[in-house]
Amino acid sequence: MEEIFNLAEKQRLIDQNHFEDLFTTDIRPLTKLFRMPANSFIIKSTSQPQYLFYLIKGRAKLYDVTANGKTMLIDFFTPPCFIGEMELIDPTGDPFSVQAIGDCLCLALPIHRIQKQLLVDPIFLKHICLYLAHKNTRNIRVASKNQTSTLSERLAAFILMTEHNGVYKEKHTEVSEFLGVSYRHLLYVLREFMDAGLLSKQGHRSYLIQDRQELERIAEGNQS
Amino acid sequence: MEEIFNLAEKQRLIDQNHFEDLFTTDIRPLTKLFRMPANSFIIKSTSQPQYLFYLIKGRAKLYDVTANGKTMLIDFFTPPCFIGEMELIDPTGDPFSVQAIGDCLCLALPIHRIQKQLLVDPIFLKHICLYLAHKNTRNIRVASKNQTSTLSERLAAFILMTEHNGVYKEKHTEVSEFLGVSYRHLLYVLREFMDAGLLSKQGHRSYLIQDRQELERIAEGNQS
DNA sequence: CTCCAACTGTGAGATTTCTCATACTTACTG
DNA sequence: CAGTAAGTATGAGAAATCTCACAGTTGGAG
Repeated sequence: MEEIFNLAEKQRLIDQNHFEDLFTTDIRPLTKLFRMPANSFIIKSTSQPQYLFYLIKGRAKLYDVTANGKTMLIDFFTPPCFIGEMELIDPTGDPFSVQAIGDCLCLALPIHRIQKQLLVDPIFLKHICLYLAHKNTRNIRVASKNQTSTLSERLAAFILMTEHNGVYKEKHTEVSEFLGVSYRHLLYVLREFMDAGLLSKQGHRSYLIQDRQELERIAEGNQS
Repeated sequence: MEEIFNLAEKQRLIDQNHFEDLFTTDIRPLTKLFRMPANSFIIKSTSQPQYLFYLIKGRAKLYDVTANGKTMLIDFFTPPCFIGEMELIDPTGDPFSVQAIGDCLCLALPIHRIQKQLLVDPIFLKHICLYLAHKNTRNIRVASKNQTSTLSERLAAFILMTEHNGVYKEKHTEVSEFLGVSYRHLLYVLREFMDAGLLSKQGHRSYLIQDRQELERIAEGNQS
């Protein structure tokens, strides 16, 4: 994680992402700009973060590490969004881990300097409430879908969600973690889709969608 | 759902639960007191709630109804806690269903009257943020435990969580819904616990814990 | 007191998912 | 360019979980 001291660039990014609109007071003087290299940790579950981040470029992923050491991919972050707001609001809880997927850019506010002020800022708090409520809704929907449906349904939905121009090319290792199934089983179902003519392999690690309509039907839960 | 017009009683409950402390302004004049009979719906997923509720007595459960009609028990509410705060903050989203388990008492504020005011009340917003953050953390932990561990682990943990004086007597139907497994499978694992000498049946629908230490070990993930 | 809906309980067979073992390929590091 | 870690790929057998079918029990509602 490396700070970028280009003031003009920082100001441009603040404006472009309407960062100021999230606060009552002027936070520009305290705002820093960071670049996180791919795969680096923005927040480590082992220590309280020093900053409240606002992701403006790149993707990141949220992990939970369960008591028995198993790691579990919980969610993806897509800009623009806060990172570390839970830790700001409740510094007593254990933080989660957030890892950059590709290179990321973040605006950042030093927690120790602005915590008191932000916790009484109604505009900021309202944004955080909305953000948390949405996140919560998403989590609940995803969790209940995970429990009530089989991998075929979830995978079909996931493929449709992440595909670009009819091409699906996510990393199997990440996907199996995210969908909470073993790598083996993911491959098995992917093979089923290919046998059923829904997908075809294209080159080494990308798949071509052959029957979008059927994929959609499966994702809806109308298992053939 | 039936309003209770006993002013003295209402005031007593407001004081006892420190309801006023959650707001900057005096909300007593607008506060109503409701009694919900067991099994009635406090919030129905089909229509926006009219009130922001604060549960002060009784237990309630949160359901999600998935697109394909499957129903899924997400969480339990224990007093004191807000109900309907997500719908207050984001009236555009689909509401969830909340059903009273036993008879419940709720303080309630009419949303159409206080929404604007509450959304700029820093004290209220801060409480909601904290509440949402905690809820979120809980949901994530539960969801990731659900995915990474087998029913034995989750059931062992659930038994220890809900037991009183060494006796476990939750309804199997509710539990299987909550843990997201079929009724059949729950019974199957329960039988395994009995065969392994961890539980014994006591009367018609209650179980006696025989080996708490082993249950704890299993709950931690140290599957024998 | 009777009846009915909801809950408890069990068997059998099918489906989903996991673990482990084993190769091959790719991408990066020195 | 060799070496290595990570990702891809597949088989086989086991474990977890589901569906369906069927019966007995219980706790109210009338």
